[in-house]
Amino acid sequence: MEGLFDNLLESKPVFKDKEVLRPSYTPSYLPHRRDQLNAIAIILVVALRGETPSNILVYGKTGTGKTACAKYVGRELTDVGASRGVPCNVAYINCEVVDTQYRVLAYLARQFDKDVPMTGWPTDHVYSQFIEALNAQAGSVIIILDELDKLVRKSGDDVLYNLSRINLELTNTRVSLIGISNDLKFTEYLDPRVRSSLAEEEIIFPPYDANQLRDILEERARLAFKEHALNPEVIPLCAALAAQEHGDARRALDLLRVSGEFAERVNADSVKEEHVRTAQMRIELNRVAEVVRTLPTQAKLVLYSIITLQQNGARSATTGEVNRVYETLCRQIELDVLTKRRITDLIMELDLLGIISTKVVSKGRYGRTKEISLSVPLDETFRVLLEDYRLEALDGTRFARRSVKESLF
DNA sequence: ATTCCACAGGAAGCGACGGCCC
DNA sequence: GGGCCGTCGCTTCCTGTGGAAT
Repeated sequence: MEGLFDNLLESKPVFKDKEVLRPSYTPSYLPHRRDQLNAIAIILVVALRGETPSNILVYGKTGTGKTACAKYVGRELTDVGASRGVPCNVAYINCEVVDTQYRVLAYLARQFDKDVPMTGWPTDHVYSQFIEALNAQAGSVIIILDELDKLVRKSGDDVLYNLSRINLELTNTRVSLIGISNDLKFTEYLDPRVRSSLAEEEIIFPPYDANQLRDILEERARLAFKEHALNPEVIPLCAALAAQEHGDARRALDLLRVSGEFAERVNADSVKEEHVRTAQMRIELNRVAEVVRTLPTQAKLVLYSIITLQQNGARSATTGEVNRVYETLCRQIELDVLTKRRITDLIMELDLLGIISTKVVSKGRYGRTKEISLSVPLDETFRVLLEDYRLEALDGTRFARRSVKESLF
């Protein structure tokens, strides 16, 4: 019987091991990062001699290898420590997800086998549980705080203050911190004492240029693809496209992987330029669609309002205009009307997600406002918005183009 | 030089919720 | 079940401000 999967299985795969191209994979060789790796290693090596390593702050844009390097050095340290009888524990926290003092402490305590609930305990209780867990350990503990700027922006620097003084309460163990941040300026928001303690050492990760990206891709492609599965122009193209996006290696690897998936899907025996082009387009579109789809209803309606104004021909809208359209639409579908202040925040969130871009401008006598413009494809986004049943009703009442103002006010 | 618009965006706090402890 | 605690989405109240108009 001709099975559903038979055809698909018969196609000649271009991949040898696709996992190598995923962001979760930590490579065993990191091209163009020898200086940074050495710098971190030199600081951490004292842990093996029973001393406390300095705290480190690592800066660099997304996809410059910060996380990979930190994890890599951490793993090496743990291994070498184990073989020399000096235990070194490394805890990794992504502060984008774990973004409050309570959650950080709870997460850490859990790493050391304490049972801590999601919420419910007073924070200082979680703190003392963590101390207790640490005192049961020996040797060094390295805590990697990834996306640290997100945590600080949201919850302030209390966590860092407590963590940076934690050694005072420990008897057997020594704790060192590695903070990782995209944002060079985030230490400005820190208490000076916290800043000086946290940034005893600073390491900068510059973005990769196209040539360096090519080396990285070639390195991984060797593991990921079968021989001759890549046309010669593919890697340079991926590298060049990603270099335009401020040298983001993650994007480059993603692009290469999706290109391969496309080639496989159309049963090509090798990856070609056209597959890369398709992949590039598809990645961006998928990203946007996914983000928009998972927006809360109110945020969707704000975005809908911005799009409505843009459909009307406005190059950019102001906060006030968006607000007025939003309120009208809101009443139309009987949604609770949120305050202007809240809308300001929702607009900011859309900006942060890269769906719109905003700029504060002063119109002198006529006030100060934000110019808001859509930075994603209008029609695609609009379609995704209409998938929401609560917004669906608005489609019928599509305002006559060119006359939104009159039909609304 | 001063005024003043139309907002930006900080601070505080509220109420609901989920979840702890006793 | 009652008293707390942390978190989230939101409101209320507020101070701050760039620059055209006066």
